[in-house]
Amino acid sequence: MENENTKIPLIVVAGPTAAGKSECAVELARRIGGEIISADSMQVYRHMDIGSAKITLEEMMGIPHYMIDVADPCESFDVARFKEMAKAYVHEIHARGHIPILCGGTGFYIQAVTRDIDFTDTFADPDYRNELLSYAEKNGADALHSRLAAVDPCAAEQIHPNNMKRVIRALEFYRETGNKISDHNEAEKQRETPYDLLFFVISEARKTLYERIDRRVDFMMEEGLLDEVAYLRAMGLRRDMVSMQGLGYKEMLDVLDGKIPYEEGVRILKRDTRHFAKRQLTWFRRERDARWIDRADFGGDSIKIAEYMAETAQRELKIAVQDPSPIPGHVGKA
RNA sequence: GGGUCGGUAACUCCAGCGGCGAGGAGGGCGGACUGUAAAUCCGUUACACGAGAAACACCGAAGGUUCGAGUCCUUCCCGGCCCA
Repeated sequence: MENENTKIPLIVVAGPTAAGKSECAVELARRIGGEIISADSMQVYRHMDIGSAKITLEEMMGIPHYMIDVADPCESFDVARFKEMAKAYVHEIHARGHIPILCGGTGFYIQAVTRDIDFTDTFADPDYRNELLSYAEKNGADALHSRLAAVDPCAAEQIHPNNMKRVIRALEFYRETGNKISDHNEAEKQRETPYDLLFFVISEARKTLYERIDRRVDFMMEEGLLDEVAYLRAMGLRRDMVSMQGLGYKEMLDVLDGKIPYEEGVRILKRDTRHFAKRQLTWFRRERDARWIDRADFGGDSIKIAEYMAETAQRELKIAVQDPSPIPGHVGKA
């Protein structure tokens, strides 16, 4: 019981893309004195606003947001960096007497923070990766997989030979640390959250979600996604960069390069975003502590969802709930 | 009315020299994920059967040729295009 009270509270607002997480999180923050840490692998990049559906200053309604615009699109960001920075913000916000809210759709990033996964003893080695990649190109994916089997049979069994990225990572891990990644993963899997955690997943019927995704993509196009990507392209960003693998960016790059017609690019973007949403849902289903919120149960009203989350936080985390003070000059949107 | 091209695993599009218990792609659905994660990868997609000398959903329909037909022939039905 004593321990329970010394834990830092952490509220997660997760969910598939276009489920309205950002708005809910802001409204929640206003009610409980929260500050928001974005958990989004694309919103960390500067200049990628429209395609990543980055929250605008106005939408933030005065609530501080972190982990947005913390990297240049030409650098490659990763979970390890995210976790380290986000964790620091969690502690900072708490020290300030506020409630940290982790909000986003990147399940892996969320879990890294939430379970305090340790990444410090490993790092990336581009040269070795390239070496392995060309080995695979020459001898086939199975040959590469065999190399892993020789060194870490357990990992080899878990990773499909075609999943080259993970095979390479496992091999790299072994080379860099002398340990098996399967052992490391097993150890990390045992971790319990160090936080007083409240994990929400906002979702809704698949069909509705898909319609919402289609509309969001149309909106992005109207907002000038193509121009945004053209600008990034002019900056010298290429398809093989991590940032340009984001949805909306790779497709529009193909349009700009004349590889596919505009309409086709939009169609593919919608389709791939639907696929993505499905993968997100799969991820969140594995989060045992997750509490699912169906938008339909709240009439699709983000305010009501936020009120519900605030009440739950009050009840379970003993967090004080206040009426959201009106923001001067700001008209709340319903 | 004439000509022509087409109708395939049933959501869609397409492969399929006479040996097919019919293949692929898309879409849908499910899953994995511990330093690229908006990435990467896997599975599944009529009903039944349940790995067997054993089960005929069987390629628009009905006949025919053949040891054997999705594949060839005839007629019919449906759709696209062209000519009247």
